[in-house]
Amino acid sequence: MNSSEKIAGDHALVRAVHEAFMPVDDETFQAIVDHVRYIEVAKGQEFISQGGLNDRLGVMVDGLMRGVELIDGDDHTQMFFDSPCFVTEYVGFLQRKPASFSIVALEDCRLYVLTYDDLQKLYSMSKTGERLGRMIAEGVIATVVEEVRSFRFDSATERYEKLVATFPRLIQRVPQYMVASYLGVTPESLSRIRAKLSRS
Amino acid sequence: MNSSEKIAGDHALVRAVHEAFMPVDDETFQAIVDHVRYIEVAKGQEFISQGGLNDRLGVMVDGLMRGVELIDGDDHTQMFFDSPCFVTEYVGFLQRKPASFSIVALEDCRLYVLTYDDLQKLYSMSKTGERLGRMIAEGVIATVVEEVRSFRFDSATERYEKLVATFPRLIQRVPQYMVASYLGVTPESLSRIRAKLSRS
DNA sequence: TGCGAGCATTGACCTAGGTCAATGATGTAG
DNA sequence: CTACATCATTGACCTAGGTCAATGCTCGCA
Repeated sequence: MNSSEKIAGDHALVRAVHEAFMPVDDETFQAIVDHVRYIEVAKGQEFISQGGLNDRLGVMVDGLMRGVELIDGDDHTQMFFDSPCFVTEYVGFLQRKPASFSIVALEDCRLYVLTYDDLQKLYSMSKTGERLGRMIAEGVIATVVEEVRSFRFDSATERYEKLVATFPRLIQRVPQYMVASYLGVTPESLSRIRAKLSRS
Repeated sequence: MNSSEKIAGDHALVRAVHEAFMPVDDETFQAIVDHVRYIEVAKGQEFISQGGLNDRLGVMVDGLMRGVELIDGDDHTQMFFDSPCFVTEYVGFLQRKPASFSIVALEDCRLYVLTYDDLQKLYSMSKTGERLGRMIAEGVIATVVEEVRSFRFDSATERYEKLVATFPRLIQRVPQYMVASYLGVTPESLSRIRAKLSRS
């Protein structure tokens, strides 16, 4: 199998990487293909386990996951991963520390997995690989910084409206109490927010 | 001047880099020294201007700055930079876009400045340089992710207490209304929070 | 067909924090 | 010393969102 055949065969992966972040050249893509392992995570299964070792970066081509932190018995939704996207608990992954939250499949998921060490190899092998790593980090920073901004200056209603605008498909597929926890409000509040919005 | 003399001469810089993030080897440090430019920013002056080009990364060895976004006339404190630390509006810097907020000196500041292009050169020159870049990004991610967590699940009082615990010197030097805006509450609320805390 | 489990909604009530306006404190220029 | 500007504090009041409890809805399963 030559390079272009292999790339064609992994079309879902290349499309996911393109859509999620950036176009990659054939060479870098080939390097990724050589290192990734394809896995499926069934609905309800964990991809990353809170407190456990955490050295996998996923490129999710299909499915939906939730980052969830368990504190004193109640679960706090930290983020959603809606394909195509990268999936990992970044802080622990980058600092090689135990995961601060679990990542659980909300639907059957298909993804390609790179280990931390594979990623380092990719970095050292190609400029584009290194650039890819930086762009993942930049994407994370941009997203999270905007999230902080929104918490500082927006009401829960505004945060909900922005979430709906940004991820319209997400709302249909995620139980409302998880969305509420993600927005930092109670399920009751979110219910009232939605009632008020649909009235107006 | 040989390498070690130069390093000794720029002791403040190396100390800042060490304290802010990571030990760097002599070679990488020399590469940094070769590229940085020393500047001072007087109290009240802008280091980065909202909406303007934003291609400077500062290593602040002395002083205090505030990231502030102007929206509809009122200013929103996005973050503080308390030396020794790196100073930049990360998102715009990394994506080469106009700065989303200004960075203004709250005290007279002394810092060393790297341009975006210098940083890229550093990355390509040495593994440690590259590692330094990644660690800056990781530090930013860790900080911002924790900030989001705090906004989701902590009360204003808890956020204030954590801020005091993490940056005890900051509170003494920053006008209270800026701290309030950073915490996402009004000056009146912060005043009442402080009153309540000092009572108990 | 009916029963539970798991969510979502609704109501009554409470609390944190926002808003507006008055009053103090502190610092600086004239 | 005075006068003004800039912030911090305090009070009265209001609103968003939290809490607790009851009621509905939906779906899988016996």
